[in-house]
Amino acid sequence: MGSEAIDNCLKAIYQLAGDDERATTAGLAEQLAISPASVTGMLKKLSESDPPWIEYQKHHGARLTDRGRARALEIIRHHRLIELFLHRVLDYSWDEVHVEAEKLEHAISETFEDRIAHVLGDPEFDPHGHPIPRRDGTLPDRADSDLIDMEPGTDAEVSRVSDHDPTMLQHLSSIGVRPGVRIHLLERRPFDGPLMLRVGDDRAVHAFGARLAGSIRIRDIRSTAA
Amino acid sequence: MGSEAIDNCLKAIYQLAGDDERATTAGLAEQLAISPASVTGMLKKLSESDPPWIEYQKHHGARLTDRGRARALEIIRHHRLIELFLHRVLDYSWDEVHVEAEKLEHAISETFEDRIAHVLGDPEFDPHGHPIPRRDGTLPDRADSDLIDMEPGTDAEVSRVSDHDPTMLQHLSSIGVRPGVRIHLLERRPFDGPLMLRVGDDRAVHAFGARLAGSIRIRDIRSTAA
DNA sequence: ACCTAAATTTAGGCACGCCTAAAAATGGGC
DNA sequence: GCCCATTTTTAGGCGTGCCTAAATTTAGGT
Ligand SMILES: [Mn+2]
Ligand SMILES: [Mn+2]
Ligand SMILES: [Mn+2]
Ligand SMILES: [Mn+2]
Repeated sequence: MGSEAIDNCLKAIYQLAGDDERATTAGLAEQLAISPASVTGMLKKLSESDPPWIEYQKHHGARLTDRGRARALEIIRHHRLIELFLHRVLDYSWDEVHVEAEKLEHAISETFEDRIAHVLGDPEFDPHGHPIPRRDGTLPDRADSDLIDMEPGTDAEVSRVSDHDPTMLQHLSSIGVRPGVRIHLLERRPFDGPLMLRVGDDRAVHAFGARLAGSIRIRDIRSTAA
Repeated sequence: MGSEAIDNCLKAIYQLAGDDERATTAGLAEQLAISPASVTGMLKKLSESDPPWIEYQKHHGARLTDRGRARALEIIRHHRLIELFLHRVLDYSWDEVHVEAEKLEHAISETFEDRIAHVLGDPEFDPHGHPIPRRDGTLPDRADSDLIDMEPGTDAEVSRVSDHDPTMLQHLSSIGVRPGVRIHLLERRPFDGPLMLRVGDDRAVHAFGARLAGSIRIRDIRSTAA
């Protein structure tokens, strides 16, 4: 049914537009690192498939059908389960898992998916804090917000970090930032300056510029029971 | 460098012709389940690659170059490590591992290969008793011979079984045949009749026809220290 | 409403990996 | 040494997934 190119396209639409928004040709071209012309060809094919993966109107982008969304979530489930498996079972570091998962997500069977899910205890989040879609297509939800919008003087817990830049992951790891870790925002420096914050129990203060802060999401601290 | 089609072709040449014999177009077509014409095209490409994967003379088949053999062994190493990993870590049964490994062998990185080899303790044989090539391209060797040639009245140990037919593997499993198990050949029935033998400590006598017996290799019993 | 820049689609092309049908080479039997 | 069955190659074609260049559509600014 679905080739690797098709799966990647559906996943990209989901990541750019979510459940019911439309993804643009240009956005997909950027995400997939292929030309806009190639995207147009792919979108036409996906919408003319029977049954269709997407709903597509020329010049107005693509939206996933139920089938398309189910397939996208299936691939994302593979990706995130594999990431966690590589990290926990095969001792991959945080920044190595994404690239390997990007290939393996298309190669594993449903059996493999089930077995690693079982070995991992049916996990809900991957090593970067991203929710792992369940087999039925629902997503574990965790209310979180952008670090950028955090109130100075407050505490929060790291919810998730972007997994696309290995060097950024290495840096975050080196200063102790990972999902579940508590942070305290001291202040936001003026004119879109860096966020000054403390990580965990570390006394050091770190300056987070826009790029770095923009790749982190946080959630309110839960019962800060000492 | 190597696509999946190329890797499969090199592996097939190795399996049909070994290190230094030539594989025929027809043999490869059968093994790869593609047309002879497609094989010819592939062989031409492999021999004209720079550096070449094979040595090829029209109408006289293909022989692996050093590079081609190294690549074939690399893929076979992936395959057999993955089979053992699926069996040991993910609880796959004996007959399920081959199909999954056939896909994954092309998708994993060198890192993945190293990590599963390490988790498994640098194993030398896969679940079917096939030798796992080492990273340097050498093969663990275990002198074995065909069950067909076994002397009636003697004992031996199962060395390896063919892994291509899942139903045969299920059957062998059900009667207790797996690498390392001791067998005793009672007699060979006349006119190419079945081999009558006992498996392990089981009192039952099993009849092995030509198909079944031909898929099993054995080795002399090692120190039968009670 | 129109004009134009940006986004998108169309047109044409290429490599890969496969196919079938037709042509050609091989080699064993005589 | 020739013939013919078998094997192999050549010729031509197809779908996928990508490309570039040219045409077209859209939408924002006035
Ligand atoms: Mn799945
Ligand atoms: Mn992730
Ligand atoms: Mn390898
Ligand atoms: Mn095997």
